Amino acid sequence: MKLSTKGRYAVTAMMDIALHEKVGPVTLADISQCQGISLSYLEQLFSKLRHNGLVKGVRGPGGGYRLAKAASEISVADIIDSVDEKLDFTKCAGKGNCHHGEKCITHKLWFDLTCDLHEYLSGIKLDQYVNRPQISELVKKQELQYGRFLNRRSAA
Amino acid sequence: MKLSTKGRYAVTAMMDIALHEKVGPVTLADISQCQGISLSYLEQLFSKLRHNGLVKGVRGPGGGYRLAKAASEISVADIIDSVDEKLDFTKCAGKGNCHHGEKCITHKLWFDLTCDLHEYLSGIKLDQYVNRPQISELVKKQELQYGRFLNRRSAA
DNA sequence: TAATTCCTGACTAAATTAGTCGGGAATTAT
DNA sequence: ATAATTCCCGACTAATTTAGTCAGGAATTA
Repeated sequence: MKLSTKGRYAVTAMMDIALHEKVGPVTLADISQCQGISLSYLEQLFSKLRHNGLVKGVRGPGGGYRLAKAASEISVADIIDSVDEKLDFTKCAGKGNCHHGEKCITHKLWFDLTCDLHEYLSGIKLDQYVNRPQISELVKKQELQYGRFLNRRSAA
Repeated sequence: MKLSTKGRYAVTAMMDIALHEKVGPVTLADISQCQGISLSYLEQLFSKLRHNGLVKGVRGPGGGYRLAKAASEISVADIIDSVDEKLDFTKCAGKGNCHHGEKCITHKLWFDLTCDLHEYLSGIKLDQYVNRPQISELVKKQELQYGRFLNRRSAA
């Protein structure tokens, strides 16, 4: 597994969308500007998130991305899996043929680690962090700072 | 954080040394051949492991590397920290200034994750995996396979 | 019809990982 | 002493991955 800024970007963007679920779809342009992530790079990541059934794209003016399921059903593991390919520490993809057809001396260690971490990250859902009291203040500041959603059609 | 083959190499090599602690120092040449890791690359990794106080080098014929402390006191976190630089998911190295001086909306998530994972990996010590009954058979096979330690001076 | 936004693929640049090379220094065995 | 062995060190290269760019097309709304 790898957990680089790629995974962080993806989780951050997903969180951003989850935080504005009630307002409507969030555009990648907004996320790009607000979070300081290249738009085209975001598009690549969202292509994967979309194909993995985590977000839905809405085209046209007023469009953007929204979550494809409830924030309580999207885990950090889902997101990282989607963009970082896989969350596996073993050399053999769990098959146990890592050392000339047999298990290498560290197979069990990586296998256990993979299971435990996956279970752990699967347990962290977006809504746990979205529904924190401390976060709404941060979000408001950011919106003012970037003038987000000023020309939204009706909602909010 | 990153967990690539680099960290896996390091942990595998450390495990190899731990498994042969009673026999004596293990040479990097042996590890290289047996585990299929480039010798020079191993030297780079062991330079870091040595500077982090995890192994001690013994020069000259019959030399090699041995653990600098008991296998029960060396955790997977120690090893990965040593070669992979750091095990930190936050963008801001924990400082909380990730979004224009303030905490970004995902700060807490990464911070919590870093703490939990570090705690988890710190809890896994080398000896837990060294002292497994299943492993001794694997080790014997590998030694036969590669003719390891055939011309050791006295020990064993 | 024009603006907006997602959507796609191919390309480039930067960073990291993995591996190579050449040489040295300490130790042991002869 | 000398030679063999092994750690030790730094600079270099190659491969892979990450991050970002670019150009265009498709769906939707105003």
